[in-house]
This record gives sequence, C-alpha cells and structure tokens, in this order.
Amino acid sequence: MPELPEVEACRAQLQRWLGGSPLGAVRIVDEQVVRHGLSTLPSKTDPAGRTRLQACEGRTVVGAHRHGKRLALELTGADSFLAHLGMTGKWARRPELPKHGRVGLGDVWFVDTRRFGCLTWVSTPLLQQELRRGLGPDALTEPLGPTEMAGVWRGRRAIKVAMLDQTRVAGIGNIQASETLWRAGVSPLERCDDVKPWSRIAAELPVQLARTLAAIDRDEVAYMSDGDVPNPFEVYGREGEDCRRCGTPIVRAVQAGRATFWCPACQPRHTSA
DNA sequence: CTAGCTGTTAACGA
DNA sequence: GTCGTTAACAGCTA
Repeated sequence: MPELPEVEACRAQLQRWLGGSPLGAVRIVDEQVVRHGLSTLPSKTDPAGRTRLQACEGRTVVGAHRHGKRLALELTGADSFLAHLGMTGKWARRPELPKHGRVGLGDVWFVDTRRFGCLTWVSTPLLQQELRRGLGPDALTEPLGPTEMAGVWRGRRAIKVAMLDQTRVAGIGNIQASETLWRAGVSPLERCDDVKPWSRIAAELPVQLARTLAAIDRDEVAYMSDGDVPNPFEVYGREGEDCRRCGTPIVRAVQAGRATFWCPACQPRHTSA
C-alpha cells in the first residue's frame, strides 16, 4: 500500500529493527527480486547483486534512508542496497518465512505479493546519490514553494498527471495526489499552465503527507494487519458518495491509466477543452 | 465462473 | 517533450 507516508513509516521501522545491528541470516527466497536499477521487470534480475547480498550476512546496518518512495539500507563495507516496494511490497518481522516472503534478513522479511518491488545492489559510497538518482526533491522533506511548483509542474499536461511524475517531485502517489487536490480545490483535470492557486497546493501537499504519516504511526496495527479498515480518505475510492465539504457527489475518471476522484463543485476547472 | 479493478514504474509507439 | 497504453504479477470483488 505504499506511497510516501507508508514508505517513511517503513523506513522508520527498518531503522528500529535493523539499525546498528549485524544483519541476520540472508535468505533469498525469490531470486528474481534482486534487480538492476530498481526495475519492475523480472528480466532485469541481477545474479551478481544476489551474491553481494548473500555475502552481507553479519555486516552492521548503519541506517535506513528514504527519498520519495525509495528506500536505502546502508551497511558497513562496500555493499549497500536500495529497495522499492512497488504496489504491494512491505517489510515484516516474522519468525518464519511469510507467504510471499521474497528475501529474509534475519527475521525481517521483504514481502511482496505482486513482485513489482525489488532490491538493488549499490556501492556504499554512491548510496545517497543512487537513492536520489532521477528523482525530484522529496515531497515531504524538501517541500517546494508556490513559484517552484509552478516551475516544475508546467505545460499542457493535467496537474494530477504531473504530480505523479517522480522526476519532478518524488513521493506523490495516486491517493495523495487526489487528496491534496481536493483540499486545495483544484480539479485534477486542470492543465498545469491554467492552475492558479499554487500557494494552496504548496501549503496542502506537505500537510496532507504528514497527516497520512501520522495516521499510520498512530494506527500501526491497522496498517500492518491486512484487516479491513474504513476508507480514511476524503475523495479517494468514494465515487458517488457525497463530498464531505459540500455534499456534491464525488466523480471518478481515469487519467493516464489511473483512477482519479474529485468533487466537481469544490474542484471546478477554470478552462474548457 | 469471468471480468475488471488495484496504492508503481519503465518501456513502448504515435 | 508528451500522450496514452502495455507489461511486469497476484489477489480481490462485483
């Protein structure tokens, strides 16, 4: 379930579980999960990376880092690793191999049903630069001001599609984009060049991310258990329900292959076509 | 049963 | 550049 807030919660958890301690038994259950360049493609599997990871048993974990939706595990010595959770990845602490467990580091497991997530070997001195490689500033820890935002999200593309572009700003996912635009009162269909209230978006985005992060921290059980919890979002997944602000039914559309939810009254377009 | 979703991303071709 | 579509995969739900 990972967008930036989930990934940040995951980073903190890894830091607590592994930070400062020697790595336990490395168990690569799914060979395909160690890949080049954090690719989602199984064909990018990296046998040499697997060998490096296997050899890291007993190395001390210096720390867990995050940029956007990417994670990094920094080890002592030459070898470190990046991780991406994909759509369904998570890290869990279990005494035995969990269902869909892909890699085990002692009793800490990378679990990923759909296998879009992966681990990637990186040279430790290059870890920080590899962690950021190709990504924009982190949406939570390096928030942009209104002017900067208008600068990176521009052109004729829809604002919501631009927000999902990790090369401009890193960490915004489908849900957080929808929620932020609802709070800012901006239509997800609005072209970047037609967006006016940049200051509202700039103000709401970090607040939205922090709010979701706080909700996860507060309710760690609900996050970890796969049990059904009520939808905590204002518009996401609420097609046909009344807008919590004005009562107008929420509508749904597909943009760039992703579901988008918004209130047509609170989030009007300012241009047509 | 099937069809159509799903919080990510890279790689295509137009 | 930019656009939309597909592919990677597994599971859930209508």
